[in-house]
Amino acid sequence: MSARPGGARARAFDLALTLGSGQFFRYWPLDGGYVIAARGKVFFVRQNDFRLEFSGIAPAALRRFFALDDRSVDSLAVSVEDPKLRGIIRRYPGLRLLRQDPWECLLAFVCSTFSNIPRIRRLLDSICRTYGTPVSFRGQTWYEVPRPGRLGDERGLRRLGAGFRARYLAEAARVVTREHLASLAPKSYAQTRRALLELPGVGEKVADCVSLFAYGHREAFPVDTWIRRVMRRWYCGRSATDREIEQYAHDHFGPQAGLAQQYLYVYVRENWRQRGY
DNA sequence: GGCCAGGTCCAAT
DNA sequence: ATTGGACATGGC
Repeated sequence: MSARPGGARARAFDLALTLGSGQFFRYWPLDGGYVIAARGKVFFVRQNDFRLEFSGIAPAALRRFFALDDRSVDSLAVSVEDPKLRGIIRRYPGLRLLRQDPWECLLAFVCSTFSNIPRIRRLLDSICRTYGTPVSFRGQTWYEVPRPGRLGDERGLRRLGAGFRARYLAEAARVVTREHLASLAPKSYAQTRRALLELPGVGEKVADCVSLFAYGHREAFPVDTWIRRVMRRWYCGRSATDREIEQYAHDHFGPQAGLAQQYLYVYVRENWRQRGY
């Protein structure tokens, strides 16, 4: 494996903020940067001001994963008049939506259901350590995300602490291939969402997360407990249903609703946190 | 110890 | 089409 160091410029990109924004879990701080396991690779990225140093990944793949050519932050700021959202965008410059591998993203967000971020990371790590391929990198051993066929059965997954998700994970891994998921890439948001909803353990929230974080469907607006909380308080009223929240997001945030969702998520997690994470 | 966690599924309206 | 409860486990 070649680990040739590279460099890239990334204006208005905040590596730490983006990695820590709850859309991705397989990263670890090291040497002032991060080791990242994604898109079937283990690689390193460090940000100094607007310069990105990296190794273990090709420049084109890096640009794709971090969506460095993406200008949608600007388009969101221009198109949304909402003063609260505009304020949040100003406060968190450099937040971006990643372009994750669909299978890796699906695995992560099936693990995420009815859980919390520290535990999601722990479960994913156990799964990858148990079923993934070990990789030596920067003097340590890391683990790639296992392909669907490499995942263990329900029993094995339950032993890793997956809980009721063990059955979802095992069955999803059985019915899905990376190729099948790749075949959804050219399809519309509606088609992709519908296909994802067929999978065990995938409801509307997870389907929207995968649509947004892997397939790049920016109109997807995942509604979790935090988004529900902030949308009800600020926009839709105490008793708003998820359907009403989605409708509001569609009408007011438009085709970039997903990025608006990510800003709102970061904001509420940092400002409404009741616990130490 | 009790409450909550980036929900989903299924049964009963 | 909507609603309520069960679900495994662990962090705080």
